[in-house]
Amino acid sequence: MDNDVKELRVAAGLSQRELAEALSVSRQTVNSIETGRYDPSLPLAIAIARHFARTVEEIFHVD
Amino acid sequence: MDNDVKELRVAAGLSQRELAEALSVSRQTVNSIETGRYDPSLPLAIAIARHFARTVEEIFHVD
DNA sequence: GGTCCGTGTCAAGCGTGCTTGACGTCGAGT
DNA sequence: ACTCGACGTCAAGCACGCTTGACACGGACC
Repeated sequence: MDNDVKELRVAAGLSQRELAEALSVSRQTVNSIETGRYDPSLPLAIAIARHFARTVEEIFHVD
Repeated sequence: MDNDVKELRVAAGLSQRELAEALSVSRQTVNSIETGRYDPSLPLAIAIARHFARTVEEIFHVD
């Protein structure tokens, strides 16, 4: 599972902290997802997709 | 988070056991997801969506 | 030099996702 | 009455998702 969260966040001009606040999670969670430390939970993945107006499948890719 | 897994599975004429095998998870996992015991992980949610040729968002709904 | 901000990472702790193995119940078929 | 498949559920155990708090580093700006 890799993802395009970092690219989307940077393109939106947001810091990890700002995205974390928008998603109501910690900055470390955003960082961990971006750096591939672990996959988000399903509800968080859906929240991320909604935030960037994409589908889950467009952002998260099974290897 | 509720979901349409049970409806889709029944419509496809599959038992929980058969769906579990198709997804390479245990029968209890399929049952737990259908009965709302917990949400699937992101990779499993994507696998379920693919199996039924739907998007994740079409199957899993945030309350 | 000193002070930010943004990022990467660590540790400890808690709840959840998933496993195997097991048991009870119900309906269908014999 | 018996068996069998399908389903719901429990328990114990392990790995992961997420938290708070902390530390280190680089770049920008004074």
